[in-house]
Amino acid sequence: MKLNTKSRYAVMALADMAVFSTSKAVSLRDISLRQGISLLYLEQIFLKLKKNNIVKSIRGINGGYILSKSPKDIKISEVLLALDQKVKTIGCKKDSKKSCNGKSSKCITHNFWDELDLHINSFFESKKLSDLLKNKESRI
Amino acid sequence: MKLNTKSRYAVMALADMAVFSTSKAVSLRDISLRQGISLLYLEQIFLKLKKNNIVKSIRGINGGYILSKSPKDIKISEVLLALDQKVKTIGCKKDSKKSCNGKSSKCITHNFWDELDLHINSFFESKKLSDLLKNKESRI
DNA sequence: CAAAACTTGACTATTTTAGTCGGGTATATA
DNA sequence: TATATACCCGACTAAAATAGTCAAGTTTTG
Repeated sequence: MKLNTKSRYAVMALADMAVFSTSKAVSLRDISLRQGISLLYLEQIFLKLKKNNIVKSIRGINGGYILSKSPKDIKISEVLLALDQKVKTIGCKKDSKKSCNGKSSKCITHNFWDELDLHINSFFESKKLSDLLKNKESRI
Repeated sequence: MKLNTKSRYAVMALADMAVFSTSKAVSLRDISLRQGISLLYLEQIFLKLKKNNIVKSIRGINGGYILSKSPKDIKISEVLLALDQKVKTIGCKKDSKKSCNGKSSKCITHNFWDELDLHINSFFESKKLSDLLKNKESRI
């Protein structure tokens, strides 16, 4: 059970911005160097973050990105959603006829997987970008 | 973020056994038909369940599998472990030198991912096979 | 002995992932 | 106003993981 790198890098990059950006834009080049993430890959990621209004871009020389909101108002669940990273631990859809291995009735374990998804989503829903920055002595 | 089908089928199959098996062995053929899972695939899965002492096999005609323990003593975490399905949401290892994108220092978000893994694992740890069977009116 | 059912390792097609590539466009500053 | 810097965006691809299948057994009961 893994998270893809796009989602992970997105969170890393945003955390980086929250730490290093004061008021001026942060260039992807800087993030790339600090976090060891490919610049070209970051571009792909930030395109989605921008579309979902998590960051704003400033073009031209001295340009870069800034956070659209305060870190304490950015939920991790938002970020994952922007990256199309859905938590859907199993395939069969709740409301589809064609589900649960082709049977119309819910498979015996169906509710369990729904519960699992809920459990994970609630975690992402509860965490804000600002929570990641209290790095030392992280209070759980 | 997905669970692989092997883990899912394993849980489904065990739940099936818990429901349909009284005392006699359940053949994979029966599980295959009831749950719509390929017989050949089930064989692969049960090999691992057997190695990890979650089920016992009975060979020969009228053979099959029985649960090694009572459903209320089988934790879902055990089942996933048997299938090598580790919850490791990101790649970088806690104690490795080569981690967090090649930097020796922990990446800024490292603690967060650890927390996430813990959160998911505790769910699997807390759930028993028997919990899946109280299907209607599932109490969370 | 024959059939049912478990045993095991190897193989493979498909899908997903994790990026790269190429060719843009906008803008601040010299 | 030239140009370097940095964002913009779709298309492409190599490698890995997934989801199985296949072949060739062994064991046990009727």
